[in-house]
Amino acid sequence: MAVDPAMPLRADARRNRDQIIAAARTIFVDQGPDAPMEDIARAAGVGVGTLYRRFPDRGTLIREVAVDSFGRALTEARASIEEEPTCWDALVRFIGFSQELRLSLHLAMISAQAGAVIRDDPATDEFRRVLLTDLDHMVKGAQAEGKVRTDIGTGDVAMLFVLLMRPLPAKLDEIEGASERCMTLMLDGLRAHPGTPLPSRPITYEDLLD
Amino acid sequence: MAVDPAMPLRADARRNRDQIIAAARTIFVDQGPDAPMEDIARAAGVGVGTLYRRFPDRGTLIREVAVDSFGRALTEARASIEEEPTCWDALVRFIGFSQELRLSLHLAMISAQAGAVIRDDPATDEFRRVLLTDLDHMVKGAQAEGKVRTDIGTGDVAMLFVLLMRPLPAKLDEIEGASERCMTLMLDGLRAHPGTPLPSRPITYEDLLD
DNA sequence: GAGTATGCGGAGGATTACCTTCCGCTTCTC
DNA sequence: GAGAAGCGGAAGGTAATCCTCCGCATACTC
Repeated sequence: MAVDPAMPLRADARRNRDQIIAAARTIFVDQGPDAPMEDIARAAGVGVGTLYRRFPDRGTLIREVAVDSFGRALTEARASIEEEPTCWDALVRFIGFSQELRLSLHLAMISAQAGAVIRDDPATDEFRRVLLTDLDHMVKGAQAEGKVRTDIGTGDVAMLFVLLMRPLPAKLDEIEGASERCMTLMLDGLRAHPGTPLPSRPITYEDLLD
Repeated sequence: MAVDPAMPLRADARRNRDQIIAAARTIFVDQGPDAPMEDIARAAGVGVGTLYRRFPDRGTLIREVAVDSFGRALTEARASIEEEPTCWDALVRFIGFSQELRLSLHLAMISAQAGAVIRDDPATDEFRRVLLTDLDHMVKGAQAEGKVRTDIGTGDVAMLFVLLMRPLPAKLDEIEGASERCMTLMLDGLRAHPGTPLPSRPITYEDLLD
């Protein structure tokens, strides 16, 4: 009963698979990576049986969601770098994009359970690495442009970034534009010239790797 | 077998009670308000029986932890306002204090489950209100001093504040000073003159009340 | 349009995690 | 040192979740 990826899925199966991934992304972001499988199935408009047929266990689902999310983020990162006139603009666009999607990236980086599943998977681990490289490029470039304070590293940006990913408290979430305001305020913190002296040392790209 | 608050506790019981509250604060912050009671008991160095004797159910424990945390925060807020030369300094001190304690305040404000327990309790609800009033005072004062940008409201500060409360991903948490750097960067975002234009409208003190 | 393989749904047994009680033993207090 | 107050943790009860399984439905093939 192995799932052969070479064999093309029937049209309805394909559709259901996509819906499951999309639903899982949303649910994982809202409820964390051990949300009930039934919730995910319901959100996807399928039965649990369908979910389990395609993703034999939770780990598989998490991995596939991660691959999907990393892929989207990476595409946007590349587009930002290529299409925006400056690294700073690329950084702003990229961070804004992620926010808008409520990207489940943070799952991959934050949650201990999900993190283990993903770290043990060469494909997702490589995705993560490449994504961080692109972010590093944007940050260093923006610093060279004089748009970002030089006493921070890529890790600092990633850290703020990860904080932004997290769902806001329900009450604040209802307020129009709350997360965009957060994002803008944080970006202004990154731009500050001269900023308040920061404690410790810059958190670099390397700090985020194993 | 009602717990009579008027009757003074035996010394060891008193000590255990304090340890339980402290442990619960830590555990709640790390794991959320439905962490297993046994984890809390273990962290406090007592048996579950002891925990239940003092706090008949989870709701009671949450409420008492909330009262404790609000009380601490309020004390520090008052001290900050009185002892610091400016409202800005008070704000910085207050936010720094909360971070240092990994204040479980956010539990009270964020989590739906815990929030319900607390909102239905007049005592904790009043605490929350007073605390927000003090924060409002600091923010408006700092704006009058020209230290904080005027296109934000107290609610915006609380929002950033709440984001800071959340536990950082394990990897970042190991890096010395990570959360202090976050805090400083955010504060610089609040100070930005002139800042990037913000979307929507300022989030006010009133927005945070019911 | 008939036949067949593939896919679907969701009830339900198994399992696990957690809550809470209870009672024999321990520790404080006077 | 006596008795009240407190303690621990085993264990029964409960609820939630996992995952399988199989009769029915749907999409593809000729």
